Amino acid sequence: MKIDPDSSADFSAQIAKAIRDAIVAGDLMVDQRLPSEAELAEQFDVSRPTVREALKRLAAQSLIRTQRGATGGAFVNRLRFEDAYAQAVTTSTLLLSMNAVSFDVACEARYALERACAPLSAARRTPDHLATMRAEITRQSEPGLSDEAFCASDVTFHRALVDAAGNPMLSYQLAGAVEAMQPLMNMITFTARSRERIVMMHQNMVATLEARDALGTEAALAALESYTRDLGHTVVAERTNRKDRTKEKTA
Amino acid sequence: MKIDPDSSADFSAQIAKAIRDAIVAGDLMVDQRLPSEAELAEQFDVSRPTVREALKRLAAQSLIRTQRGATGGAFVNRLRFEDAYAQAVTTSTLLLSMNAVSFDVACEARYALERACAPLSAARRTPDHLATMRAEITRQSEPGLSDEAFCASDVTFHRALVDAAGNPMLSYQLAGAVEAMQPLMNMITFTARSRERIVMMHQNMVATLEARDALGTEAALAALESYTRDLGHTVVAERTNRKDRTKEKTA
DNA sequence: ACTTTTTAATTGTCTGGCATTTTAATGTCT
DNA sequence: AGACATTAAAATGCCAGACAATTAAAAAGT
Repeated sequence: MKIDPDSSADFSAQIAKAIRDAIVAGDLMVDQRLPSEAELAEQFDVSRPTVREALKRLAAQSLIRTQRGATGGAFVNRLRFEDAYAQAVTTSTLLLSMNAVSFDVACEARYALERACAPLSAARRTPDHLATMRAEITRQSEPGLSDEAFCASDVTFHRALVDAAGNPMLSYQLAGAVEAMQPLMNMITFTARSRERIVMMHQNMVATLEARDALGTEAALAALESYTRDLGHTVVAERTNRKDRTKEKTA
Repeated sequence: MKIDPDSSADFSAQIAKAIRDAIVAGDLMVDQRLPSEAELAEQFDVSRPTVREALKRLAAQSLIRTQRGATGGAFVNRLRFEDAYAQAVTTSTLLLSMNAVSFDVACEARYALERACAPLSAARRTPDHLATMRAEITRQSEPGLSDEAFCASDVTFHRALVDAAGNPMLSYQLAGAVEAMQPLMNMITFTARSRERIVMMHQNMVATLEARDALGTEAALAALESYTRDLGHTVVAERTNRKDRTKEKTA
């Protein structure tokens, strides 16, 4: 592993890339200890702070972990689904908020993904999954529930639906998308939505899952998507009207 | 923004989290300049190297970029789909290689996701998408093509299928999964697979897309999944046989 | 008015050091 | 011999101060 002193990139970025490539290529195995910071500094012919910056970059991606003490050091981290999941949620959230992704586009992507696991969920759902979903439905029916709590319960419900597919890779890909987009959508629509109607749709989903009726689950998701999009349009239209009225006043 | 000196977490991790939270919450806008490293060091009451480690963590997630010079500094980065996409591919690749995800699980997830965009792709594909896919099919039919090139062309083909859905958020979510899993699957199956048969399936997909036949596209994808899984099982079975024979010899 | 030079601000890097944490070795007492 | 306390060593975490490199703006010169 070498770095190029003439490259325009920072040393720390180059060193991080070299180590990352070694991990991805399998040259560094899980739980294997990297050389100490002092040794890495000597190997790459840079100072210790520079090596540390490189290691922090890798730590930010959960590729390594560090331990202090005599037998401490930096170790290749076994990337867990939860770690990757947390990063995916942050990334998706920022992608949505920074790229002017329209409500329709986000909504479409979210439900397209969720429908993808409906057949698997219908086939493999366990009583546990159904129980989780029913518990969340009960919660969502409580009259005094705050909007935040309703939103959180909504996420848990859909997460259970995704997990029912019994495929961790699919859960990772989908849950990131769902969790990132759900709050955004709830934020937009919670002023106008009818909790009663959403709860009914959720109940319908659980019923179709229990009956292992994949098409029914897909239909229920499609209905929820349709309702959510209508809500979104209503909210957007109202905001536009408000703006227009404000303009008229100032004009 | 404050950090807790008694926390078990590193200062640099705490500072990175504080800034990251500010970005996610929208307190720091895109292209906004952060205070200089020296100012941040004073604000958080730590040294400059510690601040730098925090900034490198954020840079590793493409949340900020840095510029040198008089008007330089750290700026909130507009997270682009491509940046997020590259990270997703790395993460997915490591998740697959580090978590003993079975061939079946990976295969199932990949095709479930890809089928999710079939209806949208059928509805919105443009002549451009069809042309890209046909060009890749032509390439895949070349007799002297290396396995690596065939694999790369396969990725491009499926990427076009995903992009045809015309939803960047969906493309981001799917393309990461497809690109991470395709090479893995090709690696496993390329010894046994029939390029001719795969090309035929690809042609079928293009035809159904051109006809805007969503169900047909889904069926073609299901057929490809089925074939891929059979291949996977064959390869795994052969490997097991080889191992058994080796055991018999040594015994 | 245009070009060149200087200056200031900022990140990138290095040196050297101290503090803290953790394990292993050593010593001491029962 | 075994249990416990002490010490030593290794490693990361953190800091202070400095210099180099880069860049844009300000100043100076033509």
